[in-house]
Amino acid sequence: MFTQEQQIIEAKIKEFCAAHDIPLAELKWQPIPFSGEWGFATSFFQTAANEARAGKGGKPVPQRAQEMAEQVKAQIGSVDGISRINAVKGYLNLYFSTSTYASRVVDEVLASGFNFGRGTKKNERVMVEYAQPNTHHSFHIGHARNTILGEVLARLVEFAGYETIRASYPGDLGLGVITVMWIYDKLYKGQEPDGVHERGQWLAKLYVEATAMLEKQENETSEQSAQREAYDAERREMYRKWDVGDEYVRNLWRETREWSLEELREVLKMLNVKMDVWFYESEVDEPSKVIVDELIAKDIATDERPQGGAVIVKIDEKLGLTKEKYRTNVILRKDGTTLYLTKDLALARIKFEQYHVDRSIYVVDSRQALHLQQAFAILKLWGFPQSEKCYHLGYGVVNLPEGAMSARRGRVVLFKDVADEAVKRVLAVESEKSGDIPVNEREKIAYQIGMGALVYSMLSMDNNKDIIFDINEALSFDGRTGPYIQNAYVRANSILKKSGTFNVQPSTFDYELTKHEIELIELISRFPQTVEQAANEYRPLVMAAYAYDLANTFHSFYHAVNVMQTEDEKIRNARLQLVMAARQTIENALRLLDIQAPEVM
RNA sequence: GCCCCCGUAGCUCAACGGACAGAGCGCCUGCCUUCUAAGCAGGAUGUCUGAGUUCGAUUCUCAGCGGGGGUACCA
Repeated sequence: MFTQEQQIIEAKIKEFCAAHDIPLAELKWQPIPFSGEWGFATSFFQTAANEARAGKGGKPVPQRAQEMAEQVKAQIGSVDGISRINAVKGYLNLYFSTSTYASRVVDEVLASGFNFGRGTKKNERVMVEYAQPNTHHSFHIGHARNTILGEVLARLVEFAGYETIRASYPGDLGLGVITVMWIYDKLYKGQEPDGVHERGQWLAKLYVEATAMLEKQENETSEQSAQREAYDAERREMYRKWDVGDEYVRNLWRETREWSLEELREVLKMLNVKMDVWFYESEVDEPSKVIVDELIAKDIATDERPQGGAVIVKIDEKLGLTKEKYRTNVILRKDGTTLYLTKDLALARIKFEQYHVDRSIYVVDSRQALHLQQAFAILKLWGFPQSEKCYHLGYGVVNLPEGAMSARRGRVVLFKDVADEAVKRVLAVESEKSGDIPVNEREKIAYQIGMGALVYSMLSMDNNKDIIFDINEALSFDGRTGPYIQNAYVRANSILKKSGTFNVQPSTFDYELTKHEIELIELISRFPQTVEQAANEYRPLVMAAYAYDLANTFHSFYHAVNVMQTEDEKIRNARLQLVMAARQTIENALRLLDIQAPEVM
């Protein structure tokens, strides 16, 4: 927000250095890192080091840097909007004239409103792929981490100015799917429960049971072995029939698959996610077979089927790498069936050719890092320039205290259960803490707060960290949590409700601002660059951390400065506008984090 | 074997190569007749080890120790 002033100062520094033959290093600006101080700063260490390297000077670098800072300070003199300049410890600190900048920040926020912080429109189309659960299972807390990360990334990228397409890619085929269909058809046909979530979860239970029936047991009798093998033969037969398009099996598949997809759509609605595109694994299976031939024809893939092998891509060799990096990968099994990689290649082509995406972000478990690197490398060999702009946003797994989650064994924590528990816990707190919420609103607000806690707990940690899921931590409402930020919004809202109408003409902050006001305005002014940083670095955490800092600063301000009891009407008016700006910024930050901002709590 | 990620306070996590390494939880002390106490103010502890690069390293490089993951016909 202050590039103009920065440029003026930069020009003066450059002028000074040129005149004194000083080898100026690139100027890097940062906010003054002291609380209650508002302005920007740069240092001269690098420049002093450059000079020393060139054989000039002879003074210790820190000392010389300080000398330069002092000289530059003298050179700059006074600048509009800068109240004072300090040279300290090799740093040049430029302090803002608070009243000038306060108005500028607050007025901009109030003028932009919902759009405050939005980046300029970029001429680039980005697709974010996330929410890739398997059908015939149920949506667990690990899927929730994926979906929340993906959605927030999409919101950030979109708000930063990119045209953004959200894509989901459910896995709707494979042995796991067939296994559920097999047991359903054999033992449970027509017994499915009614509710959307209940039915989805029921399928996951069938999977556990089927797995147990089909898994080799310890010390099993010959009868048991024979039984198990007979079951497995049935399952294999069903898979075969699915493959050849047998009508009965396909219908069974469509019906059960739809139950899972209904549940998934319901969950996405709960998370406020609106997908633009749905890709299904089953839809890229056939196209991916075609690709194999194309890759063989282009001499990217090697066909070892005549020797009884598979179709492979020797990625390192084709890229001319001498050191092992991407290794070699199978893209078609010797039985002619495709793999995950094959389908990913087909999907990438659809993204590039049909959706014309310039950049493709994959939000996928970090265990698949090598896998995706291989896919990107093959896309490069294949000649897609977009392969350079494929990015894997990996994230750590969500484990349980007792170990990894396992759909096979039914050892999972379901998202829906956590969401229900969240509402229950908030309702319990609500009845003691917030008496003024209308009864018919309570459940809705409890949901907003409960989900705020859950979502924030997933975002407040860098994505490469594994999580051991602890429901008490995930649904904590105190301290560095979603509800803490929501509460700041609610409090701002509360002040504004009490104030009634007031003058929202251009603000005037021509009084001595308190430390709390300055800090709050400074933080608000950083929002746009935080959006940019979080989007550029693909890091929801950056926005999550900012939102907490902003809320924290607001809470402190709230306690230290009583807005409604401010006697001077002009000052009160300015403060009310500041509160409006803070509320707007918190609201925008929460929105990017996929957390709702309740009016009361 | 090779590759990737991680190692920071009692616990869970932050920190564009820069000015005193920050939060939350837990523990202790205050603050609700003033805009909502899901809050505020205050209090104690810390960079795995060893070299190197640099004016300056939690951050970059190398080695070691410890943990997790991946390593062509699973997804």
